[in-house]
Amino acid sequence: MIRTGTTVEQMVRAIADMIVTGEILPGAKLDEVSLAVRFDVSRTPVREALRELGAMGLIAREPNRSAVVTNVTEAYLHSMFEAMAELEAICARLSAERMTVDERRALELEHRASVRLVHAGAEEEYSAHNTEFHTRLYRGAHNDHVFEMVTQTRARLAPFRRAQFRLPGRLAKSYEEHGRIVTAIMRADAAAAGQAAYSHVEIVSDASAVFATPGE
Amino acid sequence: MIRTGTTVEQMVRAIADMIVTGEILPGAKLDEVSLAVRFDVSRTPVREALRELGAMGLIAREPNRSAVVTNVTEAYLHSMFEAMAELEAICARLSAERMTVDERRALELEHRASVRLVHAGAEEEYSAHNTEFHTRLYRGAHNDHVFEMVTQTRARLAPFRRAQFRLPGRLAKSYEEHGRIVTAIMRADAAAAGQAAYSHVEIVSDASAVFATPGE
DNA sequence: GTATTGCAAAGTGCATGCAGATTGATCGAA
DNA sequence: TTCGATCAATCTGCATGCACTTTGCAATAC
Repeated sequence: MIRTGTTVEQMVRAIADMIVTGEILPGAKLDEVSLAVRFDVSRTPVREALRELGAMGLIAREPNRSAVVTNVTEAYLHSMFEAMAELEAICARLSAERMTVDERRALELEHRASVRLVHAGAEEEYSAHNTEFHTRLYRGAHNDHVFEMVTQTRARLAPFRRAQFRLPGRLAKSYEEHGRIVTAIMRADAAAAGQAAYSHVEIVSDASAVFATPGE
Repeated sequence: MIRTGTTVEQMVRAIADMIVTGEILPGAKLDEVSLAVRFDVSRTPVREALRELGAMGLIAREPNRSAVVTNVTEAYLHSMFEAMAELEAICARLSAERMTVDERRALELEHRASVRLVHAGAEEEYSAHNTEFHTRLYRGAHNDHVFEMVTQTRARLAPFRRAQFRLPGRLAKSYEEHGRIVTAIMRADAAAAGQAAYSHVEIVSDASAVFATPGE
């Protein structure tokens, strides 16, 4: 747990982490007193943290009701995956145009190094690499607002694609798709990079569809 | 002032409105006690409202400091306009593909009717029409998450393009650009609609550049 | 047996109060 | 005159308490 910032900020990070990592499942109730006890604070900072998490879209709040970890409808989940694909495509396009030489090199190295994880079938480690890889794309776009949007969207999607690399053959496929994106970026081919990134997310979307909850 | 929801929600709307409409200017301090007095509530709901506004990006908060109406740097403002152009392009593309017959007809009618405002030079009214026009595009994309992102981004940009229609000839130009978007959508030409929407926002961005504040 | 009403337990919404941080002014020294 | 320190006023961060709302259960009526 990061020790910077105010109590509320720490709680926001902690709770967001628990949601994103699946420690708390979608649909779970978050009542204020329990959280207050758990974090050893009063209800006031808890309420502020919940308000912020609500604004982030990670939990849903209604008047006089406990906060509930967002359990998006299938339709909304689909819209998020589609938006994610569009955002990734934007990042890939802009990255192809704007990445510095160092950024390009680092992206390629990161990608090349990951082949080892694919062969080893190291799901956990590959997942970490995958996060890092995509973050490089987001940063490479050199657009702070796009970065914020794509980061937030990814956080909200996280609970729904946890097990994606457990699916057989997904690791190798992911690696191959990353390769296509990297190649396009190295050639500064924005259109190709965008398309590769778009279809990459589309495929992840299909792989995750299993975990969606039925519409309300 | 809308009378639904909790005290906090009403305050969030009220304060957000004041910021977006320019009643409170970027850089202005929002201290909790003044707001509490102004809305005749205690500081607790004020703090929650401020936290939410902070999450929305409309105000900046630092520990033990008063909240400040966001005064984005020129660089960040630029990134928001670029992101806005991308988002509008997405909406236009998807609208061209997905709008129902009724939605297309309504969009065209709305657009056609606005020519009257252009000739009359009715800046205020055209501004309202413009908002409505773009909202139709956002809805027409039939993607709730994209809708949320584009709506939030627009709200954050609002303070910086207030006077856009005051610039000479801007009304007619805007109408013409809208026309290009409408035509493309009526023909279900996604690529053309996207491009038209993208350049439309780009031009608004140029028109607004004057109002940006110098970087920090 | 089922439906409805009443009640109690639990939880949220907000007010108030206190402790700590920040800021600005004033006073003293160089 | 200017720089620095100290202190008071002000404001934020959080704890606590009270009122209202919701909810589950139980008792009673049908």
